[in-house]
Amino acid sequence: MTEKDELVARFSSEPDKYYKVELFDRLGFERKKCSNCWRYFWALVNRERCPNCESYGFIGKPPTNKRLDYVNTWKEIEKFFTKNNHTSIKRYPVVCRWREDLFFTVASIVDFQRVIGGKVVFELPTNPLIVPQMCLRFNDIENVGVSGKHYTSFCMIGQHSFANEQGYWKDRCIELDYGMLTEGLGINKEEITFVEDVWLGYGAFGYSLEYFVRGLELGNAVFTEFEGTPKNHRVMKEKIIDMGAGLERFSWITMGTPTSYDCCFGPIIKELGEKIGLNFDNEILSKYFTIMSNKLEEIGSTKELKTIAAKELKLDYEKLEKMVMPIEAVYTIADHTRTLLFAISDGALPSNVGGGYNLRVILRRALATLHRLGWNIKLEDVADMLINYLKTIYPELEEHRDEIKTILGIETNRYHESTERMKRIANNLVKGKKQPSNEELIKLYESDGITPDFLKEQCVISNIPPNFYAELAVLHNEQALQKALKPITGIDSVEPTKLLFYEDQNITDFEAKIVKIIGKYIVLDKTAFYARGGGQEPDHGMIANTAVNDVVKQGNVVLHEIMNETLKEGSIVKCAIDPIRRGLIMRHHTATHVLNSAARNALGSWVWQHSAFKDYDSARLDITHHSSLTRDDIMKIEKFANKAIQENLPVVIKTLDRNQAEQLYGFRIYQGGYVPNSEIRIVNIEGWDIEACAGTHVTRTGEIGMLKIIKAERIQDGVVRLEFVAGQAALEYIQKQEEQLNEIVRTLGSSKEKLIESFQNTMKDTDETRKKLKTTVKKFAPLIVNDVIQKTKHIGKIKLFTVYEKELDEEYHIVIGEQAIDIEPSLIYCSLIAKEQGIRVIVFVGEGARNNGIKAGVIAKQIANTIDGSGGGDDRFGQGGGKSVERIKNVLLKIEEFVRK
RNA sequence: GGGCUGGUAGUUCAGCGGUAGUAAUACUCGCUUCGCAAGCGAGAGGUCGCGGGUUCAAAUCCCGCCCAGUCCA
Repeated sequence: MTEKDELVARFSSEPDKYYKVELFDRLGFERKKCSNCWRYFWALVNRERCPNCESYGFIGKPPTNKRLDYVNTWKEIEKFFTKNNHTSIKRYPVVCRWREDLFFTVASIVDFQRVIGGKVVFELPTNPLIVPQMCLRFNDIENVGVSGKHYTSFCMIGQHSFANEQGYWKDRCIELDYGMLTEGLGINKEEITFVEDVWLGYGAFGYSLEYFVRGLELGNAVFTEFEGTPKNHRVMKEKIIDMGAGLERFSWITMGTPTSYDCCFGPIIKELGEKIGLNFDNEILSKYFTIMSNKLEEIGSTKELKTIAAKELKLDYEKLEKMVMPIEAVYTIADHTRTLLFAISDGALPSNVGGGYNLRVILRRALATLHRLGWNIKLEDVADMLINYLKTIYPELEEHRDEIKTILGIETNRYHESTERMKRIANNLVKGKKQPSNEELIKLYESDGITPDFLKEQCVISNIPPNFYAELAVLHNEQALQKALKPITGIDSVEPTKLLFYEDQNITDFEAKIVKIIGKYIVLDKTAFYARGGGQEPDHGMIANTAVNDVVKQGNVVLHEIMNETLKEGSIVKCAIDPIRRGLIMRHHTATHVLNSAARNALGSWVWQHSAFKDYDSARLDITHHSSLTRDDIMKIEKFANKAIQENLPVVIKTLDRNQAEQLYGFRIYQGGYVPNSEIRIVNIEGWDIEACAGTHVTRTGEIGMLKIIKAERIQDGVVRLEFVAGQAALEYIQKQEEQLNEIVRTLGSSKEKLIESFQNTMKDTDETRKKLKTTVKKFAPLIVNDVIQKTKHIGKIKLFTVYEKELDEEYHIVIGEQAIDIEPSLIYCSLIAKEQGIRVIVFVGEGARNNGIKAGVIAKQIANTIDGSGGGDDRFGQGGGKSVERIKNVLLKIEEFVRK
């Protein structure tokens, strides 16, 4: 039994305590056990089986008296709950910036979960509430468009309430959900079944009632009562209702269309169909998708189910597949585009790292589908249609319309470039005519993204190796171990250090009591030293005449690292931080905030802080951005940042309740990542930038003085690193640059005004001179060769030319030597060329001489050896070199000797 | 976050210690043609991504950096 099954059994053994709600008694819902599975369920009418063991009964004959499309379904639900005292709140971002364990928001309850000190905490901005929470899930991607009900993004209707005076617990919850189904959607009460279940969430769990209508699970009302794990838990202080229901399913049940896609994308499916020339009102297709929707749970595999469907419809499998594929494609494209819409709108970018990878995968899946079917449709256009439809629920999509389309455009281009590259590589493989080995296939996939399927399509390979993907999975099983920092022990009982800089940033000198000394670390009862954290480097300074070189924080305790160990616990000491260092770091920190907003304004709303680092002499800010920065981008960012500095904006810091801060300023405040406190410190550069931040800051932007970006590099796909300097550091940087420039000007003997011109001239001159030399040598080669032949020494039939060269290089001698042996086949051409370090040897042997058994390579080697070097080559041409310049005379004599032999 | 791959003529690539490739394509000129498409002939085109190191010698081997691509979590 799984942990979950065990828990269901436990709760089900006490139904009165856990599952029986007031409504069941009042209306006469009876508890039954499914004749097919072991589950218990509650219903008004006599049923043998639980709805999980039933197939759908609503397609073509919806059980509701209302027909509601996606948007109108939400409006109806919203109306019902607001009438019943709930506040309808705006959805939270799909990019889950408040939970480090999640890339994306996967359920509505995630909105209200915060992890503080390793414990999950539930917080509701108002109580009770409902939220149309867009959620992203990528685990069922294969079924999207095929199964009739799977999505990569869906809207979870979240109904949440604390069980307190304003809110309610399970009786009221089920009463409301029952009301929503009967009153809101007009479903007959006899149609509704509740199934006993449990839900194990992150750090908390509870029993739940899943509600079904005609076999379709509509929602799950979880009564989160316990925190911890099933083995080790306690009752929560504040129990919370976590009811999540799929809006897509609600709409579907009111419409009874063959798939939920048909009603949930509003007019988009039809519009797309018209563009392509597809007819969706086809009886066979309706029947087919009804089968798919109905039986997937039962059968499990879509392929198997398709075979069954083909049989039932009395159609050839291939023919059916061909008929169905374009329809599936339209559904898939609508789904994938919708997901991208929300993700990009919330600041995520498709890339090859992090959650961005999922986004790139679905984007390329959509593009590949369009390409495979030869449809001339742009994702930007699909996005437009979807935004037009969804903007009544989600007006923020309209706000980001242009940016979404920009990103889709860029990524579409990347995809096309990428596929072209893949084709080129495939073509080269075809030319090579050798079948790539298994290893080569894996390499192709991992480093170029070329799948065996693609290679088969391109006729590079005839079949895909059977265990290809399994072998790949094995390769990736090795998990990298995370290195955890060794914690400092012995501070568990120490009280949190009082942080003076939060009371008054200007405190530099203070007195404090030494609370504890652990090795080289000193703990004070209070401190003005800022410990390393949030990317900000620590303060340096003095504690009782000893230098503090590092300050770290563990939990709420600040540890000062010192060299001197004569200090005593319990004594009062005078402390002082280095105000100059503090000032420099502070400027860099505020400058980081200024720069972050400058980059966002200059580039686009997808820009977020990825990470940051602030030291006294420089700082860096990594931002999320889709491309490398151009010179113009950088200058624009600098201009914006310096404008904010020149405007001397006030920097206002205040501490707010987190919920209040989130509601007031939105999730943009989490630029530096999630803050695990119930109160957060908001740093507001008025009219420019608002972030949650624990660092030290200047009071007005003017104090930064100036900001200069010194480097911008793309450190990974989707992340650009900006290195910059501010204040004094900026001035020093610019002065240093100028010095270098002056040095160049001096070397060129030019002036600053004419620097570029004279540099270009110098470059051009070098280029031309090089070319001139080449042509000159070529032109005069016959004359020179003639001279060479004149100066040869006759040794029998053979002519020997030797030269020790100090002025010209080996390139010259290669040209001359080559021509010389062509004209005079009995020639041996030997040149020793003096280089800066050592000597180079070039030897050519003419055909006649070669016939006498003389080999250029051997001569070259011989010569080189005598000057402590080595060399080689073939019979005609040899080269080598050595270092011992002083043996040169010796060598020249030896050549003759050697040739004579 | 953890890997992998590539950077050589305008482009696509070959070469992988010993003079940069009669490479493909595009380009220039000539020939054939009324013209186009095409063909034939000739020519031009290169700081082998940047910086170090090893070596007599590095596009080639090693290290660092830059740029691009790609897989996995």
